[in-house]
Amino acid sequence: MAMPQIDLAVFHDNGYIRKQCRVTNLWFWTSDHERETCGDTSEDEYTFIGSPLISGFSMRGKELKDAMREAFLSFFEEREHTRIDPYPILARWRDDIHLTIASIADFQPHVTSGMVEPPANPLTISQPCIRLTDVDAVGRSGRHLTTFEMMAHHVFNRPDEGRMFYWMEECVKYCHEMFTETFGIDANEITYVENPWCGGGNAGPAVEVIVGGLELATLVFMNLEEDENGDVEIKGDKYREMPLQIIDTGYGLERFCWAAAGTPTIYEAIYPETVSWLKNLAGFDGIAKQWPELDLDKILGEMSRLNGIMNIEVGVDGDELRSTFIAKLSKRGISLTQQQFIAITDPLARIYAIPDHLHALCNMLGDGLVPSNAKAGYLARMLARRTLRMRDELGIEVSLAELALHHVDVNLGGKNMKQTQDGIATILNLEEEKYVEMLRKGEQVIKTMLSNVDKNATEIEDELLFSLNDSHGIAPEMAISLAHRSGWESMTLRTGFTAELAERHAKMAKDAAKEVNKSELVTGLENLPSTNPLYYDDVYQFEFDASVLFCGEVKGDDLPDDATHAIVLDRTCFYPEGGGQEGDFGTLSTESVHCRVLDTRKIGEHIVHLTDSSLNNGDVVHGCIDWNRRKQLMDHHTSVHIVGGAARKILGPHIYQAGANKSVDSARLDITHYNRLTRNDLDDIEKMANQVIVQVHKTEKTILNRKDADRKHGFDLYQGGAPKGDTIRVLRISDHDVQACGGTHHDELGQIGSIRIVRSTAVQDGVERLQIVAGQAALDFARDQDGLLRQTGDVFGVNINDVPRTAERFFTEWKEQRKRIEQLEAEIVRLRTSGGDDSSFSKDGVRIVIMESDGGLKNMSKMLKELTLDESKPTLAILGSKDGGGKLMVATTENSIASERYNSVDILQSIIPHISGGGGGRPTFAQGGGSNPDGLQDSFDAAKSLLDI
RNA sequence: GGGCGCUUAGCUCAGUUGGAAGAGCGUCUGGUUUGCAACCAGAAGGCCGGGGGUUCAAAUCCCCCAGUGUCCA
Repeated sequence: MAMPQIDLAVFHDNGYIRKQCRVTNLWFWTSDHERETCGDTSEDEYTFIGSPLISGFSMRGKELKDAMREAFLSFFEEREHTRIDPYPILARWRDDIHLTIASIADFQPHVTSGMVEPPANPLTISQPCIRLTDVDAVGRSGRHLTTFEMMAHHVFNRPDEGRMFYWMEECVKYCHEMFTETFGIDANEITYVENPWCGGGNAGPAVEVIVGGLELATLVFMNLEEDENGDVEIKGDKYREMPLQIIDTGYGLERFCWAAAGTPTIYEAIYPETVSWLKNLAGFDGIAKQWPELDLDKILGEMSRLNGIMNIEVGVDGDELRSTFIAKLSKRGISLTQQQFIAITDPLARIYAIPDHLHALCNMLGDGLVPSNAKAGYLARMLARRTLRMRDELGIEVSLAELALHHVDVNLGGKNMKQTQDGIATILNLEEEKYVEMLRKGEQVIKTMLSNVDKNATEIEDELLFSLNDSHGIAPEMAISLAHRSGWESMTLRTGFTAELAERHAKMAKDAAKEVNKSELVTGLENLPSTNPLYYDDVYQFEFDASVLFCGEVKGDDLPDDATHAIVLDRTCFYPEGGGQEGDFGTLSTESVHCRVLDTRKIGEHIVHLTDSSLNNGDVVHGCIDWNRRKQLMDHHTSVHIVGGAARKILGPHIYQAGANKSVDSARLDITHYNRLTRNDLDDIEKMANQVIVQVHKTEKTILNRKDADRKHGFDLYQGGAPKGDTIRVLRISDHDVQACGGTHHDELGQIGSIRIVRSTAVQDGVERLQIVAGQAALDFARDQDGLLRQTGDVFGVNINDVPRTAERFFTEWKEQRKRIEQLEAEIVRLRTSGGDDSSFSKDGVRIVIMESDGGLKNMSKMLKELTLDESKPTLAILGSKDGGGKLMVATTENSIASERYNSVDILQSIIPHISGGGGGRPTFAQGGGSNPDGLQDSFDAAKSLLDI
């Protein structure tokens, strides 16, 4: 069965009829009985350019967005929807995406799966979103954005529980009413296109709402989930109905603004100040003045209308697109050369893209993101670098930080941001420094790479371009312009190269996507009741009685050495590995059996004890955990929270936990920060952490339902990662730190004793790893350090206070003496080579020296240099040593009769067999070694007879 | 998380097929010059990131580790 057709009373009541689109074959509803296309095709031009379709909104920019958003939200508020504040742009509550890409993303996965109640039902929201997939088209297409607000009304129906708020009929009715009444859109301009939606394992019927050739909204009726045995088939996959039926709508706020403004591009509707500011800075008016005969306004107007039907997407060939564009313009009576077209559109595309990129960037940084070379931080860096590149190409001399602060002021004024403006400026100044450094290095790399290439060459080898882009961050166009600057002026970029680069990346990503399935540790737990965890009720309880519900053999490579069985009890004190805290060890005993628990894990709702022997189902066991271990793990875990809070207070609001681990020996906490930490920073954090231990007596542990937790504490709660269930355990350490955490924590901070931050390392750019020891581990650490220092003092024979000074003295003396030895060796060389013994012969004006020497090749080569460097004394020198299996070196004075007469390599190779070796070199310098030092004299004799002396 | 690159003098970097560790800037000394990021001559300054391996021989080839950069997800 395919998706049934959508036939609603609201259509008929408003005089709509159902037709099939001549171009796309999709079915659509329209009140214009003459209409043959659905509105969103390559034949439907934008009708609103220069003649707005939405009336009553004469303002522009932020003011327009604010008014439009308010009109939308209050429309639904008046119709019994609850207005919800937007979620952060960084999707901290999810572990599958970095950025919020749609309003429904706020409620995935747990609300949409039915596990968690929505914050309100039905609700309305305007959610800022970032999508980077079309980043290349931004500015060029006139309509693409990386950042936008998705206005929405969402409904979560549960028909099987009798909770049905509304469905398709009412949804479309609201939409139509709002479009025609609130926004005054002519019903003839609105088409409703039936186009089923699917994604992420869900699907449902959907309607696209097209106005004036622009898709203003999508209404999705998500009521299906993927199921092999399902009876509905969409795009090749099978689906079945699901208990939760969701209305997921999306109205593009910026598109509403555009339709209301009727400007040539969407950017002029939402970022008018920035666009005109940048035009000024870039001297854009000067460009158009080159060709007084061109009517720029008319050209831009036609271009925008054309944009609506041109397929400007990622991966479309730029040259081809340009030619088509120029041809189409020419049909409309606008003749433009390729050169003119480029001269106008290239700078414009950049002027349009910059405010868009800044908007996304400021939103990301405002949420506390730190740029990095990996993960979410990389997305910010990429946007920053694109902006910088476009700025440079426009020849604008304003720093990135200034651009961003201007943007915050004009377009984000009043938005409540986590990061301060100073923080944003600091981060972006650092980014700009890194960008400049990258360019400087890139120029160096290009010079080295091209050093063997002719200055008149016209193309850089593909492999070099790939490597420049992937390893050095120099995009192909940038490589060409850097090559021009370095003297290769004829270089051009091969057509289609950029597309090939993208393809290559796509292929690499595909190859890397092969996933390895982790095999299950143990099977057969599905039908057991979930384990009752005792460690939350009393974290200090270390023994308990319970009954065995399951015992099975374990397999896998991720196991403790002696582990043979997995045991599940009805209840336990054993904490399973989770939240970075390692699992408990201990014992499970019956009267007859005594097993060691070697690790504890959590599988679904079951706590699994990994043991070295088996128990029987129904056995009553006495469990006892290794309390020293658990106490130490708790010391570390609670300390990590304290240190994280201290770091945030000292370093700034962008500090976020990027990972953590708590073992017995030490704990580590990864935090996001834009600079390397100094020992001073660490000392400050350590000091504050220890103050907290003294000043805060009790921790506060509460259990909240998810929607209350979100509302009360915000999303910073989820430092430890996205939680899974509806109930959230919250650990609060006074006003110092609040986090959702499933670990075991002290009730009293005094239990920890003390905290030391051992060191910090960089785990990636923008993420610092703090290594922490607390409690007994802190004492052990101090003792170990003392030990090392004492040992060192003993070696030097000095008091430990004198160790640094003594070490320094020894080191400088060692260096001085090493140098002295070298000088003395040189002196010996001079003495030995000055002749006077029986090693020197003279033959036809050439001095021949055959001599045994001490030391290795290094010493010998010095002697050779001394012997053969003087051109007034032509010399053939043969040196040998018994060092390491025997060495031989032969050299002649260059540019002399000695080098004309003798070939060092030939001589070496004819005499070296006596020491069973081989070697080679240049005609004036050869060296080799062997494995028979005793043959050295034979080599010398062979040389003498060869040379006839 | 995956791919690729880099690490050589205080700094910025060359170093070709494995065969005698280099340049520019800076520092120091001397000269010249009474104005500049001036000029000339000379000198000092190197565990070639660390550890293994291959080889007669490794800055150079292979493996591991560390640091750093970059692209993709």
